[in-house]
Amino acid sequence: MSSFAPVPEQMAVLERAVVDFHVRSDLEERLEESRQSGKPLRVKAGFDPTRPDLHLGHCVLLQKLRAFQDLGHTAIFLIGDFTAMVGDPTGQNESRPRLTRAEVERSAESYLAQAFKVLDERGVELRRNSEWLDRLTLTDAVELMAKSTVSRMLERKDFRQRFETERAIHQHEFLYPLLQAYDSVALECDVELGGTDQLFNLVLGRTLMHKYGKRPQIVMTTPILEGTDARVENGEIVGPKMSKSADNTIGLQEEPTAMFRKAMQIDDTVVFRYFELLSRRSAADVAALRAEVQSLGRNPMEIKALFAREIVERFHGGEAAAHAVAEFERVYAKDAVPDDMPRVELKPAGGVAELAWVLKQANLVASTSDARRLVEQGGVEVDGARVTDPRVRFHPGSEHVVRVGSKQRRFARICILG
RNA sequence: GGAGGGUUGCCCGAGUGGCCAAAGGGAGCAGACUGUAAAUCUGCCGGCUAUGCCUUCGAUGGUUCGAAUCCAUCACCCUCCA
Repeated sequence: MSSFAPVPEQMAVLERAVVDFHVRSDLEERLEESRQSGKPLRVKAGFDPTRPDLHLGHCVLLQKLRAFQDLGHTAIFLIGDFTAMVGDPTGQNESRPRLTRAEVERSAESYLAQAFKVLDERGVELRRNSEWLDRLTLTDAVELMAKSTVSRMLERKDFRQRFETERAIHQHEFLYPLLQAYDSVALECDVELGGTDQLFNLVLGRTLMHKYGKRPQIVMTTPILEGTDARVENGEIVGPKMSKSADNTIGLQEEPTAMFRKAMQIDDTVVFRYFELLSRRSAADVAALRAEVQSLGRNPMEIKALFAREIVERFHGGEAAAHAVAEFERVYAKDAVPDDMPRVELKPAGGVAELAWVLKQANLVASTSDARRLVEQGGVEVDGARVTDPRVRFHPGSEHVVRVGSKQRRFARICILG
């Protein structure tokens, strides 16, 4: 039963937006074996539920997992509910705060719904590493730790740097890579996917599997997506990776209009990186688009719009995407008022409603002081006209459309009750 | 266990008795410009229905007319020695 595509075909799909295989020939060999035996490969990707939202950065990896699914293999979506409590030290220059089980649980729930926007829910093997890690005894842990060395750990750049600059490395942090590697032992994975920054942890999985008498997994690393604030300097993309803490994400469950807007605000050049890692267009297609901008002088804005639309469509459907495009046109290009804005009813004490106070009440600004500043700097419009006095008053019974800022452009319809 | 160094606003970092809501930089925000992006210039960047008031410099208590600055205790972090 050869329901699997020929290996070269499978490889062609799997190679896209992948940095490296360890080891490529092993993967080909194993794909061939699975083709012969009709047994799908077990492909694992782990996610620590440390924050409640997944974003496009996670999507790069999820897509790859999905690609395996589409080729007929088994995707293992591993929720690192135990390891999240340990805290992945990867790329950190200081110890991470460890999370409580309750915090982890909360995030884990919302992860699933989001991940299934990319994965095919039917074929997914959903696992949590607390299943086996909770049961490890101290004896097991000692045995596990005996299988690696401190010098090996210090090969890792982040650990080495911390060691050399005399910053703290807590003992449990050494445990993290071991536990992640142990997941692979427990799950008997054929392949593990991870971002390039995970290389050490992933490869340690190979080592550990070998020591536990299992067949070492193949490791595949995917590129790390830069955040929406990334820029290009001297032809290089610079900027932190997409992460919630850097506040430079496009979340998978964000509103269509917000998603579209954020995509449009990506740097002109950086958007090609997004295309390469996230678009369903072929590599040739993307290259052609790039050429159009570079040599034919096509407005990069149009290219960005293509990307923005594709993404919104994927997560919200065609209709929502069309609406998001139209709204963006109206609100940004034509400077109109959006058709869906929150309506806020206020009843001021003593009937006096000053603008700054109103903005605060309507949640359009962080504080009244913030409101005053924005107004004084000309960042606020009432009914289409700029107002620069934060103390102007609204009369009871009146209704106004208020706009704050230009980049984010927050709107609200304000009703002053009498 | 012994010795030393540290904890300042979103981050980095100056400040050793009043002129400190606290220099400087970064990030961020607003305006001009524009294409939505970038670059540039300008301004802002604790809170408060606000010409005033309130809360901030790890925590608590004290000295003083007056404390981020001095003293005491506590907490946390780092280093060296063992």
